[in-house]
Amino acid sequence: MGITERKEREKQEMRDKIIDAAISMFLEEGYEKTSIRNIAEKIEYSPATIYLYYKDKDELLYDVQKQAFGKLDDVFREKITAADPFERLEQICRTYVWFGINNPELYDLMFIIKAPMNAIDDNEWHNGDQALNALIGCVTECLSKQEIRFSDPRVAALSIWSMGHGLISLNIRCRIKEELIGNIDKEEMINKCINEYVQLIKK
Amino acid sequence: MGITERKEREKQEMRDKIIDAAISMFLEEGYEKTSIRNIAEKIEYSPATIYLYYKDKDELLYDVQKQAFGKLDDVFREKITAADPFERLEQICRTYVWFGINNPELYDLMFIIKAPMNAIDDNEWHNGDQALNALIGCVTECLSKQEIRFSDPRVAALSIWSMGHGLISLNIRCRIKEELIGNIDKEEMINKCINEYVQLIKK
DNA sequence: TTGAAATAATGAACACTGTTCAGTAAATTT
DNA sequence: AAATTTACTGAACAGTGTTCATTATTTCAA
Repeated sequence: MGITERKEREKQEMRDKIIDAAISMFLEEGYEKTSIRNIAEKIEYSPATIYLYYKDKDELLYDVQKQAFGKLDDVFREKITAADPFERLEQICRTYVWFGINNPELYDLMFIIKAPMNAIDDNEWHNGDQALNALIGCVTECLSKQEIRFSDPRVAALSIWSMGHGLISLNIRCRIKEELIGNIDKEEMINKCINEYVQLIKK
Repeated sequence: MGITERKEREKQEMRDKIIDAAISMFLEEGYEKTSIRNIAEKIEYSPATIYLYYKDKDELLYDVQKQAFGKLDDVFREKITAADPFERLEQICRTYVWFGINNPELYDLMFIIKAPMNAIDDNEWHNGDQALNALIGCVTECLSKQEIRFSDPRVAALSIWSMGHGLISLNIRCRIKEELIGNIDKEEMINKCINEYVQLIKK
């Protein structure tokens, strides 16, 4: 039954076509402009066609989010290289924040906007697993070597992540007033915060 | 000229009517359901009328945001009472996170969603000033008494704020997986993070 | 008091959005 | 070649923010 396989393949190709269009739209125009109608127009199909491949917009965005997390994983694989766990933890923090600041639209979809978290129930969201496990594994190692001032790996992981996420998302959403950062630029200020934080958690 | 004053008063009353409707809508239904049309229906006016009092939706939401910050200020005035600066800093952290967790829709408007930050240019956003100054004042005092492990008050303020914001916003946006927090509930986990953080920054 | 000017409010429209569904066109199977 | 399954779409529904010509009301001057 070669036809069934071809059909299957074509179905996947169409899904790829859709999320490729969606992702490039996301990167170029951001979330607001990425509408079903715009995606449909880009791939030269009717809007209704997209609903033959995705149940709704959230399900589609979930796949785009998966791609976004894939990009984060790529960056992590490239930059998180240190053998020493604390050194690696520092690399994780800096790389994570770097990624967020330099990919605001992707970060938005991954961690800030509501969509596509309505599409999935809590225990089936696996998009962030790889990066999260990297962090948890790292802090666990740090703890066993007594290199960080935390008692529990989960508390440590959530705390560190929250710190990074806070810096990124306040910046992306323009909630950091000029007064607060003084004359230096925002990225420099964020780096200072990371520097201080790394010193704080170091044992 | 009593008429001019009455007109002025009536104009303000109408604006109040609009944001009152908007704020109750925000609290009951959240950002998504708070549309110009719904607000108009609630106050029994035409949608177009709202545009006689507000330039656009963002300008309206800016006023709602102002009210939300007012509520935060109220809570701060009630809960931030300690004379000792470090004790007060701890109160600020706990109160801030408590407010965010218990007023997710308001917090959303204040710090997470894009709107209404497009309505205002960077240097004219004064909605968060009071709370921010409370934080900056407090860390400055902590620093002068050498009670926290920071060197710069601005870095300290942004760091502490980011930590709190990270915890709240990751929670509100359902990005914290069950695995990460184990068997305890999320609020307890968040409290543990604050506890550890307070210890971290304590000198 | 009456007519003119200024103010206030609205209905209807525009250009969007996500989504559904009946109907058509194409491919596959019988 | 006919019947059936699959793929696709146009048009519609209900919603969004926003604008504007038109209408109703109020204020002011003669």
